[in-house]
Formats: sequence, structure tokens, C-alpha cells
Amino acid sequence: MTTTGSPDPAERTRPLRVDARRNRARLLEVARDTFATEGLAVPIDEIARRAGVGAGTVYRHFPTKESLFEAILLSDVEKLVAEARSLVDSDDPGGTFFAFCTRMVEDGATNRALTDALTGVNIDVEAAIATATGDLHRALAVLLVRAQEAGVVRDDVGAAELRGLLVGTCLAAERSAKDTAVVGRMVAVVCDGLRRSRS
Amino acid sequence: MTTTGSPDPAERTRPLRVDARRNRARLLEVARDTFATEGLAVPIDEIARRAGVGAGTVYRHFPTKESLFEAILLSDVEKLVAEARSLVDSDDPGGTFFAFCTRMVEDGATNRALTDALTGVNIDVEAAIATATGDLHRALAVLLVRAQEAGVVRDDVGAAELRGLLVGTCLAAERSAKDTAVVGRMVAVVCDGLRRSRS
Amino acid sequence: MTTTGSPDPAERTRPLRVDARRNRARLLEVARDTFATEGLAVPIDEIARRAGVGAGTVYRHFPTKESLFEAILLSDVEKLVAEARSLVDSDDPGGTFFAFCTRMVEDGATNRALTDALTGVNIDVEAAIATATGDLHRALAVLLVRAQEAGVVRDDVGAAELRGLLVGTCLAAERSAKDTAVVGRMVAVVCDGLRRSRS
Amino acid sequence: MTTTGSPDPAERTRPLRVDARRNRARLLEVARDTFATEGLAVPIDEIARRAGVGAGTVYRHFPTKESLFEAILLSDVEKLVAEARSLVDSDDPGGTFFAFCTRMVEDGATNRALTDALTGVNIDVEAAIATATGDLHRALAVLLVRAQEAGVVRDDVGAAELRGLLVGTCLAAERSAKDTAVVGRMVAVVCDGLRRSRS
DNA sequence: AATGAATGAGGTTTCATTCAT
DNA sequence: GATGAATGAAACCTCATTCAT
Repeated sequence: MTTTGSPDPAERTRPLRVDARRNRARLLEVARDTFATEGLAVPIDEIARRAGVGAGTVYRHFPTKESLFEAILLSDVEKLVAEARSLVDSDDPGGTFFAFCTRMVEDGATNRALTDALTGVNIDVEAAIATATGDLHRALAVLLVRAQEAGVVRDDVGAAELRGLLVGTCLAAERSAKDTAVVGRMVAVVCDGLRRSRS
Repeated sequence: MTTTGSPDPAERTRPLRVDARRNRARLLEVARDTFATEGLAVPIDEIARRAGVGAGTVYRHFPTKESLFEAILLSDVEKLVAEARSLVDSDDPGGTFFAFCTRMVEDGATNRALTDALTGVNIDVEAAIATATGDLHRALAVLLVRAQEAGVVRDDVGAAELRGLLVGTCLAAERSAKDTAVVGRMVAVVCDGLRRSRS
Repeated sequence: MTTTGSPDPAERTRPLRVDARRNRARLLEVARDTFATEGLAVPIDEIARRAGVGAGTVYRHFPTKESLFEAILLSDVEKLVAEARSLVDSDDPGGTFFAFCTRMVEDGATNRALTDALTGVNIDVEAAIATATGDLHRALAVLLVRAQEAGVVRDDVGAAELRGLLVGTCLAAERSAKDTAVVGRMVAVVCDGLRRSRS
Repeated sequence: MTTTGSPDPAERTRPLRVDARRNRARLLEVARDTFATEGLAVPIDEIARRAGVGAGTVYRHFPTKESLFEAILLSDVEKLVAEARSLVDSDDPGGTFFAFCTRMVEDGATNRALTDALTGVNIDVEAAIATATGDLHRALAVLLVRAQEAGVVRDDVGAAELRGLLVGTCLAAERSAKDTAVVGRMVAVVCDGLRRSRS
């Protein structure tokens, strides 16, 4: 017999089958788009329909609507964290910092779910997300401190303020996502506000 | 202006009876609190219960859950608009402008319903918010232009950018919870970003 | 205002409206029949349909399928208890005892739910049912003891055995309910077995 | 008899492969335990998991959940029938008869699935049980007639009554739980009731 | 032959809205 | 006008069964 007979669902030893992995990825992608477009109120059946699978398949991969949403957040945040970490050793901390902020808002402007991740509200945060969010916060803090040490960013803001400003701008950007020029000017205002006073 | 938030689109000839008016006011108040605390997902029955009336009474005053939410937004915005208009003739357009921005964010910071609304939970907000935003937009525009004419605010932002920044900061503040010091510094950053460059 | 505004659903002060009471009674009746005929697997929608009401109405009266089942048990057991108690002062304890046993099995033969009540299994018993079941057990015990004191029933059986035998016979009777002659002979066997040995 | 419990109605030309046969036996065993413990509502997936096989394997052996349950009943009854047949030539038909009755109740006392089955939970039992009962009925009839011919059992009961009493007592025993002393006295009452009157 | 992912009908339950009282 | 019971569409989720791997 080839089966290990492992009774505990907690230990997912074997990787998913190829087709299952494909479905899972597709579901994540479709759900991200759908949530971003239609908001969280969209029924699971609709997501299943758009992904071309049965509703049961969604529930096989994500036992709860909430858990699906969490998975999206997780994957988004992990991407951001990776990006932030790769910028830590930049030669131009100030430029890097503002570029990252701009980038984040632009990403967030088309992705409603992302903004939620940055605050960790909206739904009870699971351990996995909590960890990821913590990572993001730390990564942001590092970028911020570097930029402050380089004398480019004012010293009276901390990671909390930065996070709030980015989240807020993302949220606002989402609302007026169609007009990228407006979003651009909003980001410019925030970045200027963050700059060290030229006194 | 023809929109008055009255439930019946037909001409309301007689004014509401005294008790009916009291009920309407109480409902608005209770609904605002409840939405702000519990989010938009709270059932109408719960609001009726808290207001001490039957569900039917809610529907007599507001033909739709959405219209109830609309009325709340409307009344909130009307208050803001009134405030903004009263500041139009200020002697200190710059100070007035920044004070108003700060005030708006602080007010908006404790309203869970707005978050839900902008996240698309349970109600189609576009429609609900449409009437309300027009007024606010115009009122903000007046304050902004005055401050720009006074040379205090940079000229490359318009009412759209301003509204986005303020709404965004409200949302972020609301989420990042109770730390008013953090919120204060966030507002400060935005205000500084809005200031005309001293170059 | 006429409303008391009582916020706690636990205190149901005012009696149900007339139509609501009618619906509740009808629902209980229909559900009892349906459960007895089709078993517990029948969907709530089917019960609603048979009662001529919407599914929501069922849930207004009984917030759970389980609670509906419980209500049925409760009403059945209460009827039995009343009957048993009314027989306590009989002049002929032996005859009364056997008559009651026969009656119970005959009732139970057409009512699947009843038999469950006698054991208190099948679903987690709520306090209300527990009380009622306790009452029934005590009432049975009284009848049994009287019949034993009258020298008609053997002394080596207690209320527990009696209950078991009645439940078992009910269950068996349900299965072959169509042939009342068979049921009659089954009851006769049990009653004879319960009789004091004519040694 | 044509019914053998083989899953495939088509002629099974080759015997099952060794591992397949092992799987089938293991499945029956696991399913019996699981149904007995958890009731008929347990999902097939759970049984597959406990047996250490995939769900598909269950369906290869038993084309329906119902047919799996049928097979279990069948195998249980076959054991009983075999036992009954082996007792046919006993020198002590009376003692043998009562011993068999006692044995049957004790065996049946720990089987939750039977309760569910007779309560109509999740499976249409009439069909499942139909094939099984015929055999048991005939086997019981033989034992009964022998005991009646030996003058030990009353003549006014037939196989139908006997089966009803035994099944009923099983069910009651199963529900009234673990107290074997109570069960013993219940059986004693039934047996005494079955005895020929010493009038 | 075995696996386990996919299916999708169907179950329970909620709640915005209507309507009899 | 107010009440709260009734409605029924639709949400979430389960699981018997099928089928690609």
C-alpha cells in the first residue's frame, strides 16, 4: 500500500496534485480580481463560476469564504515584503523609499484586498496573516529608518504613521482608480509631506 | 435643492406627525451608531429593535436599507457642508483650511460604516454616496481655492485630490484605531504636503 | 409610545399574535406528521411547503431544525405525563398499568419522535426536554410501583427496565405498524413477561 | 441465493485480486465500526480516511453509500443466520431458543447505525434491509417452531412478533446505553413473556 | 486498481421587504 | 401610523458521486 494513512489533516505532507495546484492558483487569481472589482459581498458561487469550477472546489481549497480572503491577503503581502526586503541595501535610500511608497499605492489602487492587509483589520486575523503583516511592518520600518538616516524623510513620523498614510492613499486611490493623474498627485502630496523640511 | 432625504418620492404635502418625526430622528441616530459600531452587515431588525420600533416603521420612513444609509451619509455630509460654508468668509483662509481638514479626519475616524461602504460590503455605495459627494466636493473646492488664492496651498491639487486625501486619511485613521497621536501626525504630514513649496 | 422596548429576547412577555400562534400550532402538527412518516431526514423546506408557509416562517418559530424537533418531543411527552398522572389514583393499579403500557405503545407505533423522547438520546437534550422526560420517568415509576404493590407486576423490574421495554416495543411497532394484530401480540408478550409469576 | 453482496451486478468472472479483497474486508470492518459509533450521517470520505484508502476505492467496491450499509447489514445478518442454523439440531430447543434471543439482543445493543436506520436518517432503509430480513426471518422461524414443538414457547406468537420483539429490545438496549444489568432484565421479561403459560 | 480532486444538487439558515392585524 | 409575522430569494456550505491522473 502506498498510502501513509496519516490521519491528521494538519500535516500536509505530500504536495498537491498538478491539476489541483493549477485550480488553486486560478482561484486565488480570480478571487482577487473579483473581490477587488465587486467588493467582499460577492458570493462564492460567483467566484466559482468565473473560475470555471464548481462551488465545492472552492471549498475544497478554502474551507471558508474568510479563509479564501485570507489567502489572497497573504499572497499579496508576501509579495510586498519580498519587494521591500530586496530594496533594503539600496545605495539611494531616499529615492528607494519614495519609489516604494509610490509603487505600493499604485498596486493598492487596483487591489482592494491589499489595503486591508496593511491594517490587519476587517476580519479576525489568522496567525499566518499576522506573521506576514508583521513582516511587512518591519520591512517598512527598515526602509523608513534608512531614508530618515539619509536625511531625506522627516524624523517625527514612525512606521505606524507611514502605514496609515499608505493605506489611506491606497483606499482613496481605489475609489478614483480610473484617473491615474489624480492618484499621482495624491501620492506626490503625501511624499512631499513626508520629506524633511527644507528649513 | 430637491433632495431632502424624505422617504417618499411623491410630494409630501402634510408635515410629519410629531411622533413620526421623533421616530425618524431617533432612527437616524440609532442607525448611525449601529452602522458605525457593527458595520453595514447589521440587519434592519436589529436597528429597529435598538430604536424600540417595529421593522415596518423603519420601512415607512426609509423605503430601503440603502436609503437609510443614504440618509445618514447625507445628514453627515450636510453637517460638514454647513461647516465648510460658514468658514468661507474667514479672514485666515489658510489656517481655516487646515483646521477644517483636521476636523474632518478626526470626525470620520470612528465610523465603521464608511469602511464597509468603501469596501463594498452589502450595499451599493456608488449610488448612495453620489448625491452626498457632490455637495461636499463643491464646499471643499471653495475652501481650497480660497487657501490657494491666499498663497498657502500649492496650486497643482484640485478638489478631487483633496477629497481623496481626506477620505483616505479618514479610512486609515478609522482602521488604525484609537491612537489619536498617530492620526494627528498623519494629518500633519498631509497638510504639510499640501502647503505651497517654500522654494 | 406603546412599546416597552424590552431588549432581552429571553423575556417573552407578550403572548404571540393570534395568527402567529395558529401558524406555530400548525407547524408543530405538520412537522410531527412529517417526521413520523418520512423520518428526520426530511428537509425543512418540505415541512414548510406542507404547512403552506415560507421557510422563513419555520425559522421564526423554531430557530433550528433541532429546536423544532425538540418542540415536538416536548409537546408529546407533556401529553403523556398528563395522562400518566391522571391515572395515579386508579382503583385498579394493575389494570391501569397494563392499559397505560398498551396505550403508550399504540401511540408510539405511529409516532417515531415519541420513542426518542423516552430515551432522551438522538439529539442533545435541552433543559426543557430534560425536565419533561424526567417527569415522564417519575410518572412511570409511580404507576409501576402501584402495580407492584398490588401484587400484579413482578418486583425485579424497575422504571429503567420498564422504559426500555416500552421504547423497544414502540420502535418495533413503528416498523410493522400496518399489522396491528402483530403489535397487539407483541404487547401481550411484554405484559405477560411483566406479570408476577404465578408460582 | 443470488445475492452475495458483490458490488458489481454484472457477472464477476475473475475473483478479486488479493489486495482488493483485503481492501473490501477492511472497508466493511471500518464502516461497521464508524457507522456504529457515529451514525449513518458520517461522510464516505471519513470512512475512506479511516480505512486508509481514497474515496474512489470505496465506490469501486460499493457503488452507493446505501449499498455499503446494505453489505454491512447483510454480513451481520449472515452471521446471525449461520449461528441460528447451527443451533437447529440442538437437543434442548427451549434453552437454545432463549439463549439465542439473549445473544442477539446483546450483540445488537451497541450499534448506533441501526438506530439511525430505523429513524430514517440519511438512508432509505426499507430497501437496504429488505434482503437481509428475509433470511433472518426464516432462520428465526425454525428456532421458534422447534421451541414451540418442545412445548416451551407459547403458540400464539409467530416469527413476525418474535422479530419485532428482538429488534425492539436491541434498539432499546442500544439507546439505554451501557447498563448491562438493565438489558439483562429486559431480555428476561421478554423471554418470560414468550414462555408457554403454566396455567 | 487506486487515488483524491472536482462536481453540483440540495441542505440549513439569514434577512430585506411586504402585508395582515 | 405602528407593529411584527410572513415571505422567499439567495447565501454559505456539505457530501454522494464521478472522473482525470
